[in-house]
Amino acid sequence: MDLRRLRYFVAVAEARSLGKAAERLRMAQPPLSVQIRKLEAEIGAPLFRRGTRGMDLTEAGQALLARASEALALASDGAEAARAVAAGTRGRLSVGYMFVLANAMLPRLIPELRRSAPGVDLDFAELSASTREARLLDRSVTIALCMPGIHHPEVQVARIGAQPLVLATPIRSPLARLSSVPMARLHGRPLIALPPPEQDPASSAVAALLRRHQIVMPIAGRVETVHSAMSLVLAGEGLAIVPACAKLGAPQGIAFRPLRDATDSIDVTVCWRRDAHSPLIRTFLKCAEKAVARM
Amino acid sequence: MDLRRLRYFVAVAEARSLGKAAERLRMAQPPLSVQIRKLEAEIGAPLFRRGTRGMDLTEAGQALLARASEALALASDGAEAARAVAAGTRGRLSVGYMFVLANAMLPRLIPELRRSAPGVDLDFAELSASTREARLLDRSVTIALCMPGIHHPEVQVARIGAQPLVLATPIRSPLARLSSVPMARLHGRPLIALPPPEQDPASSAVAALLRRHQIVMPIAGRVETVHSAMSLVLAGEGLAIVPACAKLGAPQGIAFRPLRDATDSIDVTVCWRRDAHSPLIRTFLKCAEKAVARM
DNA sequence: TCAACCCATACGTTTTCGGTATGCCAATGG
DNA sequence: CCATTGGCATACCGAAAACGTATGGGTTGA
Repeated sequence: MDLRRLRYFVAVAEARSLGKAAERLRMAQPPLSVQIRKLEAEIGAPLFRRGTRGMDLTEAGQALLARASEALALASDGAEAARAVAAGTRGRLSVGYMFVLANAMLPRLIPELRRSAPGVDLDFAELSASTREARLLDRSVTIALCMPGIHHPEVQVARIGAQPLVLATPIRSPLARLSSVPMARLHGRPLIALPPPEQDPASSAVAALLRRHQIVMPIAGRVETVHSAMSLVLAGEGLAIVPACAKLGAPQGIAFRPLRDATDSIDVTVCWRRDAHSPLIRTFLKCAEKAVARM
Repeated sequence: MDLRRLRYFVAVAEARSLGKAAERLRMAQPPLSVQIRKLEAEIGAPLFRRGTRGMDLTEAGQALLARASEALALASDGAEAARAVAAGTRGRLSVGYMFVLANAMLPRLIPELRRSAPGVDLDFAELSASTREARLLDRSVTIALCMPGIHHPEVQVARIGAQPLVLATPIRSPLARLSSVPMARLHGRPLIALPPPEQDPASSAVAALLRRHQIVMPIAGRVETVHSAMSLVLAGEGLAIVPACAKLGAPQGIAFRPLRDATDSIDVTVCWRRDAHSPLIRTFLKCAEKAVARM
């Protein structure tokens, strides 16, 4: 059963004539006649009644016609779909992001994506650092938005920007009076920390910063997300050192101040499985870069 | 876009290996490799990721796979359906019958048809003689069950049996006392008649019978169906001359008596358009003959 | 009766397909 | 470290299928 034969068959059925169909198919009439007869031989029954005024479908032909045109449509639709997926204009993209980035990035990123890849099903999920890694590896998310990234041989990391580390302090604290806070002023003050580096690599940037300036801050609490850290800072439990984008969406009553003498920043990255590299990821990267540039 | 290529594609996608798929397709591996590459060239994008351990679908390949296997299924289903229709084991059969035949034939005919052609959609409609002819010609019914038939160049008529003409009389009439009624006894008595011959050829058989025996019966009423005639006979409006099968389903209070010296009968026929002759009609004919034989 | 129309058949040419032989690459194992 | 193995790709050849041209036969309508 050849798709070309079916195409010929449908053309003849619609034209109700070999000659007309041959013209539409840009071929001569005799080979078309032969192909139709071969199809009939394959089916084992006549599909047309040959009259003196053309060809007319038999009941068997009508039964075939319905399926054949559907099959043709499916085949060309399949080709089109494959092309669209390959071009990155169709498909599904499941993104795991971290909460801090949500307010700063998503309002820019999502419209950008819808414009660049209109046929793509988008699926965003806020996930913790360890969950992002696990879901990326088991392929239940295609892309992870991270700070600073996922270390794994199967995972590719692309840096799309960086966020300076800033101090989050209650607005009534004396530190909030300063336009920027010298590192020395942090010594001995309680710190609200994220999970240790092996669980969340973001905290290693903070640890490195403190170590370099020989500042010791006792851990006053560990939280999963920057958002939770904000709550504890607001409650006066301690200070937090967070990426600047945490400003957006932070509760009232918290001040963010740059750290004087410290230009440390933390990378914003897009991570994906190396073996799932697709044009769609390219598209995503471009959109994400644009979104970060305006943060 | 060739169906063979799609078949190969699906096989490779399922086997996740050219070699395995080639074995299942009973062909050598190199030509299969060539066909897959040609398909990829046609689509314009790679459908597989070639690894050291076999072939893995890309996203584009997955998009194609779903449609391709559907298209394959549709094509082979279409061929199967066409074969079934040609063999008369599938299709639709719309039958227009006359009311008198319903009680005698349908209880035999329908089960017989369901047994002989299980995949066929049956559609029965009780239609008057003129409607049967019109619906047959405009193809809204496939078959008409008639007594005695439809005269038309496009219509083919097959006689499947005959019904003797009998007299229908009120059971309290003196005629009902006789085991058979001499024709002469009908002279001058009122007759409940069907529409004239140009509208319903059944009545011409009755007219011929009377003419041959030089019997004159005044028309006491004209009705569309034998069933209606029975009502008028019961009401004492007159007598009717009807096919013997009218006995079944006739109301109580009517006696049916053979006509002595008259062996006239009326043909039971199956009628269909010549250009719609199909194996299904053959099947129908066989079933109808069986059903009539047992009437 | 002739012309026009439409489908079928015949035959030669070209395209495409499948098989065999072989090459390349990576992973594996001694 | 080299050899072997497994898997896909390439090259070439013979076979099959499809297409085009030429032509035949039947029916319709002027």
